[in-house]
Amino acid sequence: MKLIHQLSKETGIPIGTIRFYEKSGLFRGETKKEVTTNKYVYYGNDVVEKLRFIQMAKAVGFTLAEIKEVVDAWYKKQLSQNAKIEVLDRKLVQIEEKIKDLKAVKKQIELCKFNIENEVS
Amino acid sequence: MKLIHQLSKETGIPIGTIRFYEKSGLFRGETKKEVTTNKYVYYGNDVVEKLRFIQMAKAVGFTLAEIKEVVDAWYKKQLSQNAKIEVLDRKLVQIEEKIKDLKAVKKQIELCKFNIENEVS
DNA sequence: TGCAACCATGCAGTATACTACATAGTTGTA
DNA sequence: TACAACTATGTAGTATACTGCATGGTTGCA
Repeated sequence: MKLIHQLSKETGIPIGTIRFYEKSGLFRGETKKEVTTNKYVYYGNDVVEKLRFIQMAKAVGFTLAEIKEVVDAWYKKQLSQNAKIEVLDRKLVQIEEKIKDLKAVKKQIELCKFNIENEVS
Repeated sequence: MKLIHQLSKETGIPIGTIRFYEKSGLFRGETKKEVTTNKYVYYGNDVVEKLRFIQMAKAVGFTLAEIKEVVDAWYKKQLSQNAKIEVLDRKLVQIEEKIKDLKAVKKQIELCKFNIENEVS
């Protein structure tokens, strides 16, 4: 169990951003009820895992709202099994599209590079 | 050569967004000098190609600034050959990272789905 | 010639995702 | 006990990427 400063150092995500994500409902830390002198929030390795997932998902163009859907399917008890599977299947379709787009972008850049290299200057 | 309305229909990108991209320097259309009664701007198939590239690059998490770098290497004469190659190589590295991230996100979602399917409810 | 459907410019407003700052309280070490 | 380094809360500001609106001009067809 770590405090926010250590969580930030471990993940490379600024404290402000972590707080913003927590407020957005992407995860939550826990306060120790036995401690009454402060309201310090502790985070487990599940949060580290979630933050890494958020980082990667953001890097490939998912919005926080889309990431929240996955995270909710991941650990929210309120959703039915079917609803969760449905969300995840939709994300997997989106991922296949992104893989296609990424390959097309790569091809285009490689072609562009080839043209530049074989140009008469 | 098409006007903005047709370009929008062909690409599915709203007119306002196309104008925003053009103002951002991602491409430019051309006015016909022989016409003096209006300032209508015409777009060729190169712009269609660029817009499709922009759509895909955006879908995989590239910002417009990053896309502009590629587009500038693509058709700007001001940049030296070496500068262009350097930009493109950096983008190819970024793409490899994104492919890795995308695969990791996919794996995580598949694992999550597996856990839900094999849970005792 | 009237009129719908298009064109351009400019500027204000919105959504998303942070980022910074002010304020105030807590903890650990010298 | 002083003080650095952390903690929390709240609010305002910023960057990016649109999105809509007002205004005014042009084109093509009945």
